[in-house]
Amino acid sequence: MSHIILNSRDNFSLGATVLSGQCFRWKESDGGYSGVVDGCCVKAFQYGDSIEIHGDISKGEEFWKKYFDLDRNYSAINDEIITLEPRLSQCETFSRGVRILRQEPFEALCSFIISQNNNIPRIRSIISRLCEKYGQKTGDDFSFPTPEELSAASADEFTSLGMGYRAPYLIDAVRRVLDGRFDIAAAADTPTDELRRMLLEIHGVGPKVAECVLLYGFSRLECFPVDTWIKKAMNEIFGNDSPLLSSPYAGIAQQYIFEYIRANYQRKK
DNA sequence: GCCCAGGGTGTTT
DNA sequence: AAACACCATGGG
Repeated sequence: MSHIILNSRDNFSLGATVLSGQCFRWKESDGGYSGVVDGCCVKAFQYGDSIEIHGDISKGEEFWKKYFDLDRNYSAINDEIITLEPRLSQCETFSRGVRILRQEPFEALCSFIISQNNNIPRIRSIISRLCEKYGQKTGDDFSFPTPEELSAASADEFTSLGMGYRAPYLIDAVRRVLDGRFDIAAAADTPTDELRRMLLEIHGVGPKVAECVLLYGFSRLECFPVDTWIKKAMNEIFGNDSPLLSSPYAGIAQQYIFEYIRANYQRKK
């Protein structure tokens, strides 16, 4: 069989999900979307509720269902979000179909260290160069490098990829993963509060980056990263003391808010 | 040419 | 604890 077909539900939108600001390695590609996940280069298409995945599908159906979070009852979660915070009604409607991906933790950690005080097109291009230089060729793209593949890199090499002052931050993260001070394998079973403390020990990882790694790399859906866009939304839409913020699905709402405000915000004169 | 970006660190009040 | 300067780079 040359491809996998997955069934989705609750208005899943493949395009809205992979092009949202939570990941940096997917791009539009003649009617579908191409990307590299866990070293597998694939091209995905959506036809109604069916998702077709072509390319390196060696990881099997379950892996991709989990990656796209296709089994979760998003309709019920959306209802809960609106009940907790009715002012997000428009926002939820606008962003409906977006899912929180289960990304590879190491890739999420590196990506969001690079993301700080940076814009999304630049983040994408820096990560693309990082993969091309240190990753493995897969299909017509490159895998995200492993910690081992980054182990010999110098800060100067990272700087030459355009990372600027973040280069030594990435060096520290790679070192901590390699020497076990940040144990990714053990992290899956580590409680969120403790995992957050461990992340914050990494140089260049502050509150926002830590929340992103928890949410996108470790599927801790209650985590709520606050970046410049979310701050704008909190000022204009729902304040900073909403009951939503302590919801177990605050992170999902956060993604809706992020997509909505970024698409609709008008800079004031 | 300027403002800003999925912010964090180090220093000064 | 809160305010602030500074950080490297280039997209829009």
